[in-house]
Amino acid sequence: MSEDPNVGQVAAALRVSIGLLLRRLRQVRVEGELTLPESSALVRLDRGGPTTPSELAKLEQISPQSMGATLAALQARGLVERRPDPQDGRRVVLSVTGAGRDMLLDKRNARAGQLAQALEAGFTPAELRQLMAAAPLLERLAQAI
Amino acid sequence: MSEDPNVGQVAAALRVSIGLLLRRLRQVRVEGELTLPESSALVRLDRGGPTTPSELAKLEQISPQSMGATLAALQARGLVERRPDPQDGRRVVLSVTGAGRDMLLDKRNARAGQLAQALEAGFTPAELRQLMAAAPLLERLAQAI
DNA sequence: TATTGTTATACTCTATAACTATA
DNA sequence: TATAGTTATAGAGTATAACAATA
Repeated sequence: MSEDPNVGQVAAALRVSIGLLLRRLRQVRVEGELTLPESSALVRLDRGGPTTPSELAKLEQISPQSMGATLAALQARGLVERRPDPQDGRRVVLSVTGAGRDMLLDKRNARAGQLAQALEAGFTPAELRQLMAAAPLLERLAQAI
Repeated sequence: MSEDPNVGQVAAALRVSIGLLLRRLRQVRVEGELTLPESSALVRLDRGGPTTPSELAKLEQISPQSMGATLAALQARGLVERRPDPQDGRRVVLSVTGAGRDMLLDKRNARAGQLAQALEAGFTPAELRQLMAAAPLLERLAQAI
């Protein structure tokens, strides 16, 4: 009767397409550029302002240990800096350095720009609207799992 | 009128939602279910019919060696079978077994999946149609990057 | 010589467990 | 006892390099 897709079909289709897209995004990694998790953490730190490793880990939905590794890499490249919280000796407060902010600008042009280029070249406005409408649904789905 | 989303917005939105969703899909690993690459390969093999490991690797945009590992896991679970190509002794032809098809088609199996469960619980039929429509677009995007 | 597939090895990203320091 | 962070280790998923078999 109705053409409502059954949830199994939708789930299967999404798994295939999401896997493909993520792999491509990771493969685009270039010498000297940030990795995907590094970029993600740096962007979030820049947007949200100084915060702690644990807080960043929660936002990115990964373990504090994993976030620690990512942050160590960012610090080693001088893109973030750490200082102890004066109120609480257990805490460390992270902030983006000037170099980090510069890198972010390059970064957006490099990766997001590449995605944007592919979208512009190969998709109609109607298709772009479809993708735009799907994005928040995907995000909601990620939080519902 | 011009509500056409600009490509930069779409790119940014997709990147965030895809990253989050992928992480959740990998984190929530359920006993007995397929991993993401396994599921992706099996779905594709079922859709496209019998083919070779190299061809599957190309479609999934990963190396033949990586696809080999995934296929070995699927074969070990009896979900795909391999036979030599009679015309070309170098080639191996893969096909989905009955068990593999059951895994893909069985509604109870599909419903038991983490993704499908979340879809069923939290999304309207209209939203499911939106997600279903977005899947091939995401796939095309992955190939266009 | 080129192609298909396999084996060996390593890197990235993530996890869990166990630890230290501070609250 | 609870929390923030670190260190150690492991596993999944991917890559490249080197190889064997076949064309």
